[in-house]
Amino acid sequence: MPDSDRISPKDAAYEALKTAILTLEMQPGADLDEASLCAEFGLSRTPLREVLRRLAGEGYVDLRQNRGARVSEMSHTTLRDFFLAAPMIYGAILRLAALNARPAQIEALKTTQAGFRAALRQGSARDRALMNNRFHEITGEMAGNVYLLPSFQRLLIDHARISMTFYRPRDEAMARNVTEAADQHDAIIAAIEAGDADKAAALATQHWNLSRNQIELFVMPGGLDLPLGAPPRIATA
Amino acid sequence: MPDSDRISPKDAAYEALKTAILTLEMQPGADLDEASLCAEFGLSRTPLREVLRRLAGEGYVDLRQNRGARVSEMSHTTLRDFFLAAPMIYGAILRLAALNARPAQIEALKTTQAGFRAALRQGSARDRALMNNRFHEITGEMAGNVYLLPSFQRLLIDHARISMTFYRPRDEAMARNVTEAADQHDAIIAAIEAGDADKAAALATQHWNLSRNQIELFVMPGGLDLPLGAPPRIATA
DNA sequence: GATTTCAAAATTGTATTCAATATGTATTTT
DNA sequence: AAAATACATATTGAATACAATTTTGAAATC
Repeated sequence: MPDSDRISPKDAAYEALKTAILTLEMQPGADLDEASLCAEFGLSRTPLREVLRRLAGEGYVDLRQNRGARVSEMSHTTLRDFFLAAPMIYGAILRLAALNARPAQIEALKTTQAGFRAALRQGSARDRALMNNRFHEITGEMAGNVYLLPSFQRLLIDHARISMTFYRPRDEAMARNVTEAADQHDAIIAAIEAGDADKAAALATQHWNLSRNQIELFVMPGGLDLPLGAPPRIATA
Repeated sequence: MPDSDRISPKDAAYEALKTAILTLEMQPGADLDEASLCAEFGLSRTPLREVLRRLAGEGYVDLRQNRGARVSEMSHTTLRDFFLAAPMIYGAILRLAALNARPAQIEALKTTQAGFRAALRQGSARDRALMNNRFHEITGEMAGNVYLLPSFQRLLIDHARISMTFYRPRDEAMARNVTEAADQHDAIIAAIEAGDADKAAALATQHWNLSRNQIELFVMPGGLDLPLGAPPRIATA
């Protein structure tokens, strides 16, 4: 095995932080302490700080002057921005993917989709979110437009984080939606393989509408059917 | 004047590199030597490397393992990608700008447009490109969608660099185009001030079509009206 | 004469040290 | 007792020192 294949501790830290953020193991707004991260990944502060700078550039963390780095926030306003931008960007990405996808990339997409299906059957929410993330990442690679990728990858970060909440189906409706998402992935693969750009773009819209529905199910649940409890006794100081 | 207003040598280096790249003073593909940049800006390698990492994240430079940083390349394939993505992204940005622009931002846009007009009358190509860049940056701030901004700012980098190449009027047709671009800016301001999202989006398309025409004039010039010269004598080894 | 090999120099990557800034606590003052 | 201030501690930012990698140039070989 050549040296270049062995991953450096720096890259290891980069990847570990990335997946930890994507899977909500590190929650939005969480403080990142340089010293403890150095100990965890076995490198000194200089390269670790460069990793944090890189993650900041890609939208995973926020840097603050003279203060610690933080996992990038997700507010309710970002959720609105998200669903405004996602269908357009992802529509464009899938359109270009259908036009430019290379055979090897299509194979990679199929493999990832198989992994996604497996994660739906027997994996954790974490596995599903990561597989789904990888699926979309590959479509971005297929499109291969350097100007669209930065926004697309930003969307994928929060898509994965939002997914973590709804790939844990709470009721039957949510479970159905997740299965439908997998079916849409298959349709997307077919459209890309056929080079059908219009079909691919249309599927993008459908896919994000489904995501929005899923979130509405999560934000506005059926309601708990339980009686009100007794009010608490006010403690007297 | 408070300390926070005084810019640090680090920020100074960041800004200087940024404008040098935007104005083609540093050409695409140019090597960036850490040592000489440190000497130039008066800081040590550690903070300078962080600046380079940041610039890399924003698309100004490319980093290569164990090799020097380079000003990000601009190939002919990027030009195609550019005009594919630009109308869509900029259409979305202007649409959102019309919906969300704040009065102070509109004032800033008008001031910048006045500066752009002044640069057209008596400024250098560099001044025009920087003013035009600032104009578009402000529209991005107005839109305020964190998911669209990364791609938009990527587009602005190469828009400025393309402008530096192509907005040096060689003939009357090119000069007319530049004037028309300024007029479009005024129309964009009016649409934003009126909150007319559809109008703003339509103007975005027009604006980028004009840019494409300008480049076509440059790439496919009228042709030189000169006779062919004599063939060279083949040198005998 | 062209190509390969080896070593020296230059350049990048990492660790450590030092300085500056922010935070938390305790003490003082009102 | 509450608030403010000063001090101690912890954490970030920058500079220097050290290690590893790449580039180069010269010598040797084909």
